[in-house]
Amino acid sequence: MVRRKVSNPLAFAVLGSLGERPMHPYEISTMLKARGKDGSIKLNYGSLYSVVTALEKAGFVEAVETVREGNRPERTIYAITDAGRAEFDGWLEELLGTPEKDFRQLEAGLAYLPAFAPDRVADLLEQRAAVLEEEAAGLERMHDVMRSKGLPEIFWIESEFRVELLRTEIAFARRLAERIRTDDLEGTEFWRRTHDLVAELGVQPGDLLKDPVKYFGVDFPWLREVPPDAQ
Amino acid sequence: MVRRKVSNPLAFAVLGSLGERPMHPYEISTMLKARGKDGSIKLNYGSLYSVVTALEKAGFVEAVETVREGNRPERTIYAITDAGRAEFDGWLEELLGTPEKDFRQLEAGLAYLPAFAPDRVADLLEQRAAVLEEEAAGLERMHDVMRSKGLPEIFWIESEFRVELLRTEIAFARRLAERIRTDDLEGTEFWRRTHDLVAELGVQPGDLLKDPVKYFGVDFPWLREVPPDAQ
DNA sequence: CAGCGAATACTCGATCTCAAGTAATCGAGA
DNA sequence: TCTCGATTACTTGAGATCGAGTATTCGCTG
Repeated sequence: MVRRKVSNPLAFAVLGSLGERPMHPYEISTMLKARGKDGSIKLNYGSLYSVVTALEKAGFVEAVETVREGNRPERTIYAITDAGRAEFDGWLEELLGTPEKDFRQLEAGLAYLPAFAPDRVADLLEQRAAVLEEEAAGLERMHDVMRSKGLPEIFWIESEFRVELLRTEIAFARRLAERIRTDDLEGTEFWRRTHDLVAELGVQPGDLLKDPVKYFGVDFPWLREVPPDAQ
Repeated sequence: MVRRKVSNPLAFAVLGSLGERPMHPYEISTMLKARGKDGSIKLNYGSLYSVVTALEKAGFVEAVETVREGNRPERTIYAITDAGRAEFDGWLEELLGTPEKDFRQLEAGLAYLPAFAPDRVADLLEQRAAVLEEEAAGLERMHDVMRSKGLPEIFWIESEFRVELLRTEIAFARRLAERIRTDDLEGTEFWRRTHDLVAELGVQPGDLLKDPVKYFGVDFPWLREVPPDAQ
């Protein structure tokens, strides 16, 4: 909504971390990892330092001290400012209350399904589901460990959310693969036939649509709704 | 997996579009919009032109013609190359079969829940759910229209997936809000008490954790598992 | 106590991204 | 036929992003 001066989500995590106490950038990164927040917010060292610099320029954080231990590189310790606290507040409010579109990898793939033959798609979807299953199981094992240590659930709630999304994606992928294999998904027969014809006759996919009656024996009324050169 | 020369998902859509027939960039963008693919793949004109140029440099597409109609700017028509077709194939295979981590907005927010008072969080989550509900309903109305026109479901399958993710997120947000309000979520009482104490006494949140027995009357064994300055 | 892999703490620069701008044409109404 | 907003088609530059590199120190093993 609001145009942020520093929009990388990592900047949000930096503000959140410095809200606890002043730290140097590398310390922020280790803390995020120790708390597993790097599973929810993408952490990249290159971004970290440029984001901290951008936050400083915007007046959201300020350098309070630079220390040097032995021959190690200098560490600059940053603290959050009042403006930074306000920025974090507004940002968290937006993250929680105002959904903004995020694009997922699988959606892009699904948008171009017909480019592969149906059975190949079904195989790939099942492969995906299997990998995601592993990931979900791993996260749940981690939750069990946390629970057994007496940690309250609120500390890993974002991870619970991720598991629910993973389970949704797994179920969707498996169900879609099954529907493709059984020709239950509308359009699959036509799709399958297209790929068979292309393989057998060496025709171009586009040509098949130009004369559906010739190649499929039926007319597709929706072809006139969404022509291949859809304007 | 494979390091792509042009990694923007829009480049995938460009390759997919040019796989049908040669087009000029703007035509690609109108086709993507007409087919609703811009709901699954982020479309931005600035990115579009730079992506096409990058694809050309990588040898995945080539300019086949530049036409000028009247005094309009020239339109350069591009076609996909064999290398481009191979790239698209590999990319689609990866998109479908190999899940890669994508970070969602809500996860980032959930990771910093304790920064707001419980009731404020619950309000915001319900607000989010209401907005998402609208979006899901809108998509489903669109699906009904498509169905009524006789279009096969495979043409909007990516949108069905989006609806399922939205429904998962809505359910999660509503359930979490409810659990927070009823203190059903572990850690909420402690969380609520922290915010009350900060408001009443003006204490710093960090100080409360240093002497839990004083402020909360009980000790938190997990404090020693994940100290505030977690290494 | 020498060697070596892991951890610490950054830096660099090539891409990538994107809002905003430009400039022509079309089409509907007045 | 004049006007004015919408559409077409693209450009620009400022800033964001990220993988890969670097140099030091720590800690373990043999």
